[in-house]
Amino acid sequence: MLKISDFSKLAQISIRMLHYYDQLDLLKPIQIDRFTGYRYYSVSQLPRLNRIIALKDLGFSLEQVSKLLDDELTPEQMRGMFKLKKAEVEQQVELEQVRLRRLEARLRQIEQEDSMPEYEVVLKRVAAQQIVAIRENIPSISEIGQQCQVRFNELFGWIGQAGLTHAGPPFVIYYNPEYTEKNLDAEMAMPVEASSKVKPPQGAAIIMHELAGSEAMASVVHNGSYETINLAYAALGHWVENNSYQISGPFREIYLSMGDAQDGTLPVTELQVPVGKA
Amino acid sequence: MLKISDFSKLAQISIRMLHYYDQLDLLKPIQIDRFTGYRYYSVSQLPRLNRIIALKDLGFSLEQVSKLLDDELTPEQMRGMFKLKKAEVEQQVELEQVRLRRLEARLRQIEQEDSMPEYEVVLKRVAAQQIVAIRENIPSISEIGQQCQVRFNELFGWIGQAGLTHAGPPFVIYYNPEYTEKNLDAEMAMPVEASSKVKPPQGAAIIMHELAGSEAMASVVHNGSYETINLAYAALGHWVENNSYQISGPFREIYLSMGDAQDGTLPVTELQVPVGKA
DNA sequence: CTTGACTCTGACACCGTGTCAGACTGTATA
DNA sequence: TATACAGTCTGACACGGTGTCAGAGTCAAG
Repeated sequence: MLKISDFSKLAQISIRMLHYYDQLDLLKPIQIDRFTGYRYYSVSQLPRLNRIIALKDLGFSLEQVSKLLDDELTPEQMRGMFKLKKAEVEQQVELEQVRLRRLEARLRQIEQEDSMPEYEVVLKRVAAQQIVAIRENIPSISEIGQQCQVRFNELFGWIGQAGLTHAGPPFVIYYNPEYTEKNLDAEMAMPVEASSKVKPPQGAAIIMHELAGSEAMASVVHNGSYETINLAYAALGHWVENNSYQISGPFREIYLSMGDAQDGTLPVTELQVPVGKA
Repeated sequence: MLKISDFSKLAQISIRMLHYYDQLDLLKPIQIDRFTGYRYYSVSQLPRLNRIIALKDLGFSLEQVSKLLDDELTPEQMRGMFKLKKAEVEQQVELEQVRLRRLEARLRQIEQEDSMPEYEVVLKRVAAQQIVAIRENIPSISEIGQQCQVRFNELFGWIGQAGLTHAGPPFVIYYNPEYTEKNLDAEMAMPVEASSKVKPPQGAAIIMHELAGSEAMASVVHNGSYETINLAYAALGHWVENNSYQISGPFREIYLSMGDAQDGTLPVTELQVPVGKA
């Protein structure tokens, strides 16, 4: 028969937790003074308490510990719980290791530049979307701006005519497998409501189709003139490399905002590229 | 200018979190409708939000993220925070890996025995303690019981005489480096209040000294007759091996309770052995 | 004007643990 | 025996990041 403080010292656990375990019916004192409410424990309860602590340290929640100590549990179920927990912990380890690698990459970058990097690359999922688009060859990179304006206007006009509603900012997909300044294979696209009944487009140039999504898309936002978009591309490239990914599809340039000369807001562009584990 | 739902979709973060970041002054909407309280965001806020998300994913708390985004932060401080976080994550990884190994060991054990193992081994810290003791050679293991009774009585008697207060259950330390049944080098000890002024013991046999603590002590509780204590030793040995530790000091047998023939309670004995990483 | 989709605020919940306040209780010393 | 101090009780709040709900108000399309 031990007072709670003695028992707590013996088992190296706080009195608070003994109260809590009592409350959860995990470990009840062998005796409670009827008048004072004082709890009394026995050394013979140590094995159970140690088991509780051990299971808890293994990563089980107290509720799970409670189940595991329940006599009703078949060995089969017990194995199941352990296997499940093992899988969880494995996943956790992996997650932390990825985090550690990213942290290290970031730290190297900080040491070089002596400040927070300019661009923030994030990994996101992108859902499949219905688009109307024009895909064509553009002879030179310098014509992109013009061509986009023209084509987006066309697309926008047609969307209106066809009674479709647009569902997001316009973007371009560059299908060239490598960087090039000539003969760009570009698809200028405009998302439309997925629910829109598929109406075959009229003109030869305009096509409408579903663009597949991607589970892992590296994304970076460029806030400023299009002239300096190459910085964003560079940041994206470095990130992919430094984080051991691999480019697994065409780049997208999403024109989130065109900017406004009036109120002096700059354009905002998002770059996306699907990636996979290297 | 985006409504909160659009911004939330763009950044792949819940509206709840945008509210929360607003509240924490991490990311305020560029505009809030004075009458309705509706929040409006701009795509140009995406970079900041992405940075918030990225830092959060790196394991920083929102408060730390807030500091990191604060312009007042010197590059020096920033590096410091990253290094610290890196150390934390490294430690976390290690902890999870240890947990994983223990989980695997436990799973193997379950698959063999098809039930929860009998003994629960836990790792604990043990503080240094002042003891009065008799160390002597005991010819045969069969005499241990007798000898302990005699010696503990002597010790207890002397403690009373000397005006000391005893501070825990009696125990024996076995100094033999290997298991043996003959010529046991045993120290029978009784903890006393550390604060007791050191009084030199009278008889030749009784000594009083401080017993060093241990940062890592593997411990197991045996609930039952002393006859079967070897099962507990075996469990302790297997645990040490299966968890890649190494025995780094002498075993202790702590007599938590002697049991009582009257009310039929069994003795409770704790085994401890200091361990280090193998 | 109605309807349905958005948005707002404020609250509660999760979980394991520390801590605090205020009331009792147990023990030891003056 | 009176008093002081140490131990214990209960109940509450806090942490942090996020989900969810209720109830009230708002927006946009028909």
